[in-house]
Amino acid sequence: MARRTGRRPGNPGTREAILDAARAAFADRGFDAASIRAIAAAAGVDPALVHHYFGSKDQLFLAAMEAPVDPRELLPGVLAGDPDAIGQRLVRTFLTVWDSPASAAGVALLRSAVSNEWTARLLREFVVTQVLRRVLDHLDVDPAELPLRGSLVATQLIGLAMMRYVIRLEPVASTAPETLVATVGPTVQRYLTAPLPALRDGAA
Amino acid sequence: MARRTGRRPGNPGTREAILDAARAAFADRGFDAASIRAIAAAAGVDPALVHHYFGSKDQLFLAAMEAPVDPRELLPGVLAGDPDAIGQRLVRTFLTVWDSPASAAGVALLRSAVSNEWTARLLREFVVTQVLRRVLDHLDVDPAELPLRGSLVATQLIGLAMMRYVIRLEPVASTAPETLVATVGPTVQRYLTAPLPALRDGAA
DNA sequence: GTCTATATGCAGATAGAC
DNA sequence: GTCTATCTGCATATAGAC
Repeated sequence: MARRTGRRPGNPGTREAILDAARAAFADRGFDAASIRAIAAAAGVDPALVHHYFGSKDQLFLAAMEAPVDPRELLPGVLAGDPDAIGQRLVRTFLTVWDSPASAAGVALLRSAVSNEWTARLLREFVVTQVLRRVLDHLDVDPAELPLRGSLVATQLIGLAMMRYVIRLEPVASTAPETLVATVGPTVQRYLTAPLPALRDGAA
Repeated sequence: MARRTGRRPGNPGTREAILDAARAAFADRGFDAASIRAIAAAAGVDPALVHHYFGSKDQLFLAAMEAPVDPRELLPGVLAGDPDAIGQRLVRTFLTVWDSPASAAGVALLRSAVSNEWTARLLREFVVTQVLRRVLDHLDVDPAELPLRGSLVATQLIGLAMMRYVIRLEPVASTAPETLVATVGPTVQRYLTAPLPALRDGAA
């Protein structure tokens, strides 16, 4: 009575199978376009089961986004060491995470945030409060400049993620990580710490 | 018998009204989520009329994207002048276009490209063949480096557009254009012309 | 726990009356 | 040119049988 990979007779990994399929579907099509029916089909379960386990599509999305990566574990490695190379270490860590299987959650969040306001809020809050604020707090620059510096870093890193993992523009989609560390690392470093004279009008 | 703004009794600007409503809807919700029915309602016409004029949703999107801005008119101003300030002029021109009403088409294309493969192709082709290639052809750098240089510029500019016009992350969403010219201009300049030693493995 | 059946709604597209 | 009516399909969600 050997059981195959796709199907689940009992209840063993059903929940996990649904979550995996959901992450893949959300990453592939974004929140709105990913359907519970397709997720259920990919997981080899009935669509009604998805509702049974997670209640609604929103809650399924939240569950699928949870615990892919905790910035609090990664950021100490970024912040420690030569302060003039924080940008390169940040880009290297960023690419390591996004080049791993954990990237599905990131791509899903990014894809969804573009067409869906409440997922956009999730993205903003993650980027700002979980990542940027923690990095910026360790810098020795004028606090009034921090919001703009953080925004600029976000434009470069999210742009990199968009082009490399979502739009898949070549050659940046296939470029070796260290090449990107060497090229966009200095950009991030400049946004974080370089003097920004024409700054004061920048606040919202 | 004065006619109000919203409604159209005869056939005068019906087509244009539909196109305006379509641009706004596609910019607001992206290709997939924008519905012909909602576009028709916004334009004050019957949904069947939209099909009558444009045939299909795809063709409507193409018509709405057409002729917002022609890079061939703008790029000479970017390329002329000090070669060390091409990055700043490119960013300035970029922001001028995106801060104008013409940005609706850009936002629509960007929003749509994220969830929809054929609009992503449109975006890639526009960025690469209409903009980047024309800029890169005027640079005096190793031709083998051009694809990666172009990709890097795209990550920064598209990231900027995403954060400023789509995700609307503050403060970059409200920052004065000249502040951004002064801060991200040098980044673009570096990607275009600075020596990139660790480059050769970058080709797809 | 799992699945069938269904309620409800909105999508794109088309035929044909006026 | 414009609109009514309808076809077809897929979505989320729920009730309830087994």
